[in-house]
Amino acid sequence: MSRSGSDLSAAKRRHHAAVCAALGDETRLSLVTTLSRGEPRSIAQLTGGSRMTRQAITKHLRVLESAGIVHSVRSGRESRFEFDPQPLNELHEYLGRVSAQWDQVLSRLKILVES
Amino acid sequence: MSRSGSDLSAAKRRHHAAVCAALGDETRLSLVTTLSRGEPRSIAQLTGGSRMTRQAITKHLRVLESAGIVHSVRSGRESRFEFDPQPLNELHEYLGRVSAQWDQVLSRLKILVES
DNA sequence: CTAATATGCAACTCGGAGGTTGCTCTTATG
DNA sequence: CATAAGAGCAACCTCCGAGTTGCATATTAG
Repeated sequence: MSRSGSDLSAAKRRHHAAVCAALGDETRLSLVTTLSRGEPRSIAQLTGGSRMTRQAITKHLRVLESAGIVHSVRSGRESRFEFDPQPLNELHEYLGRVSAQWDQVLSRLKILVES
Repeated sequence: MSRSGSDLSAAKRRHHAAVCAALGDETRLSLVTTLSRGEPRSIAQLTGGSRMTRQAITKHLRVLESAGIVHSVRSGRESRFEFDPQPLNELHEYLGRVSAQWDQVLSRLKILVES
């Protein structure tokens, strides 16, 4: 066992940071919410309603795909992007753990003050 | 594709994207987990155990502070940083909503398939 | 077949994020 | 007081992210 527990945490932290970084852009977050709300959509469809170029949207979609938040399926001459809930669920769970930890800190502090 | 009420959503989305962007860095996420686990710490304390310069850590802390994830209190010659749970709770709730939305999509799809 | 649609690929610009170094200021500490 | 510790400020550098333009490719429509 050359790996200690902190290495594992560091790996997870790196992963969560990557997912957060992918969500840390308004355009991408907008794409995610759109895709999480319905059926898979093509790049052209996702570009419509945005003032940006199709290439810009494509780049953002590739970033989301690299983070595992989304995946693309080529269908004829268009590639459909579909939402993938796994990474967001993991991040959701992680944030829940952080909140729980902080609540513990607060309760310990409260006990200290009351004693 | 301008939906009604999209301005409100857009503002919230911008906020969530900002919080995510602040968390989208391994160093900052590490700082957040450290601060969410215990008492306020000074910059020098937070720099210890990192291979980075104090100024680098300072910059990261300021980014977290701008996102409202953390706040600093000057105490003597050192400034203590303390965790602030609000933004992470909001993000947690937001991710929960996205997941719920996606589950609805899946259930609708299931009904379609079964009929 | 031909044209229009949908996408991919590559090069380019531009600004800002991440990080460092050097100096100054303030505050404990001896 | 003298000195060390903690922090702020500013300049600087490097590199990557975001966005664009231009062209090439594949697929559907007429």
